Amino acid sequence: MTEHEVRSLIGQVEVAVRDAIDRALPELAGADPVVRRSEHADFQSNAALALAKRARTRPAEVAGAVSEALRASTVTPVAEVTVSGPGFLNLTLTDVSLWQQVAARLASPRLGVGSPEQGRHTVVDYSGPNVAKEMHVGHLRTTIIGDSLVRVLGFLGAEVIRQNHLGDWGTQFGMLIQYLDDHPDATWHHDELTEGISTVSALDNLYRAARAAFDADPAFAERARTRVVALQAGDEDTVARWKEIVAESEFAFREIYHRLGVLLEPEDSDGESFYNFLLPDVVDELTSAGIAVESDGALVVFSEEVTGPDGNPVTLMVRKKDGGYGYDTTDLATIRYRVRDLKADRILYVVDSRQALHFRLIFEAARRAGWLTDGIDAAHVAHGAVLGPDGRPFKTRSGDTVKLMELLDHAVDRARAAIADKAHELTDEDLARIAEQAGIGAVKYADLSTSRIKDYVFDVERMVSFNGNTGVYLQYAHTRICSILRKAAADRATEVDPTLPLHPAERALILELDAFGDTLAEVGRTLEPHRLCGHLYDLAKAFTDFYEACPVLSAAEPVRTNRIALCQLSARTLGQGLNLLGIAAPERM
RNA sequence: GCCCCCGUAGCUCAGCCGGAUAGAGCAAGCGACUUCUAAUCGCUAGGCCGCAGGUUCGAGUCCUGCCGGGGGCGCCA
Repeated sequence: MTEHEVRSLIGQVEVAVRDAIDRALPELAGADPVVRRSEHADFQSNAALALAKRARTRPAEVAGAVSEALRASTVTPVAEVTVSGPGFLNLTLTDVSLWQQVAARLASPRLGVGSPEQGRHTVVDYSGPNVAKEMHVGHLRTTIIGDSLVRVLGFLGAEVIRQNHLGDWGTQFGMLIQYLDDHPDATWHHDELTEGISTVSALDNLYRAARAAFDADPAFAERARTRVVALQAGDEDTVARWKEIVAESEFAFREIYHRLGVLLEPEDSDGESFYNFLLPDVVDELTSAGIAVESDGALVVFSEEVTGPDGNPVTLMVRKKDGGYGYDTTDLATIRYRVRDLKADRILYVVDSRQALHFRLIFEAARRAGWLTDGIDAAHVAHGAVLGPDGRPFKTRSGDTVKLMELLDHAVDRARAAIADKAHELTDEDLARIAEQAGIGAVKYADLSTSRIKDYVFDVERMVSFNGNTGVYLQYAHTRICSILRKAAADRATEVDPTLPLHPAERALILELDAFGDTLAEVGRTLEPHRLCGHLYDLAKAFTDFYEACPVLSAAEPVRTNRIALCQLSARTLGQGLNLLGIAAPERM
């Protein structure tokens, strides 16, 4: 238990049942109490069914003995124990214990959530856009999932180090720089562009033009190659121009991150160029350890675990025949740097699932090199693709990649249309702000609420339909609570009277509220934000049921005060949960 | 050839460490605004959980084998 932590009810019940098992069946002491939420009571324990065989008796008998021991204990929150079915223990808690949870969580600055990640140095590698290229739909998932994990792990006490592995190095820059030199009249700086054109889209256009020239004009291609050599040799003018391009791109990335509510800042960027100067040393280390070996003129690492189609080991390309380095080498350098210099004990790569084999090989090599040790958890946090309505990778009608900014604009447009329909005397300014929050939230929630490993179909209309398991449903639930609290003018701390009887809708709501911290811990463990989405959706539904069944403002005291406390805790929990997903929680919609 | 991921309602998806009658939303039908925001709620209808074995008191969940879909396997990143 860490500071401010409030042990969840299910945790308390686990302790109670475990204790009861210890006393009723000493020979089975320490057994898993198998406590779960239940449709038939607040919680149920399924331990008796599993334990019966070990105790060489019938499940009902075990259940009976455990329930007796449970009833004999006076310090548990359990009010009622019944045995049902083949040996399920149905457990109902005292109303007092539920109200006490509300009071305790309300009194905690962090809602009683523990810090199970405390002391961990966790690197999260995510987003990774390419300099001079527009961010597109392919960057959506890594950026959003990665950012949510950063937020959750940070809230759970981890020291999180964000790493944006920019694609800021490579032969393409020779091409681009040469093209800019050949066309000094090209406009691409953010302060000289006309409204509606971003730096990256300007650079993106120039890049396409440069590519076309490279393919069509051998003389240009030759000059571009010379430029690559100049860049790598550190030629002053070329490097200056390169830095200028990177800075302009970072300016544009910052705009999109800001709009998305993503925490990444320029100082989180350690791109390919950052690792470039480390590569020879990484290669030396792997070579002298005998891990990297020569093959067909190149330097490779043969896997000891995976074979390819020809039956030979799969390889990492450490140094190409021409002496150049690819991204295998760069990723070997990242893992060494993150262990040695960033002191990471957990390294998360939030990257498309198609890179699964690549990371398996990287981790294998890093273990053999002694960089990754048993105490360090390196994981490929794989995610699926975003698909179009046809079930193929999401493209525009003309077959181009979908630009992220345009995708967001479209979602916000749809959100604005829906809000304008129902708006309650909103100013234009409020409408614009809320449409932005709802539209962006809808896109992010749709991405986060599905299992990250699976592909999903991008369907704006469903995302902003504002019904069902959507971001806006959660935002709306939050605004309704805020509205009550505004009218109650309940800004000071509320004293909960724990002796009041619970309405069923209050009971269901409190059980959900109480599970928030355990859900977060689960997200920290599984790295699956959709579990938080599911929980918040259940919470919002439980609140809506409460909202329908239990009047707050018109209730007589002392019920009114307790219900206001429930509203306060609901608003804070929902608000915190949305914040950890990186989604705004407006007070009015 | 080998490896990885996926397969649950017409559609889009949940289903936690194996637990009681598999859940939401959309779409379809019916109903509820004098009420703290109806962007909501209630009801109806909809299922060989890809198939077949196995483990288990108990399998959508674990294991094996198939079938179907997607992805990956040396000088691109």
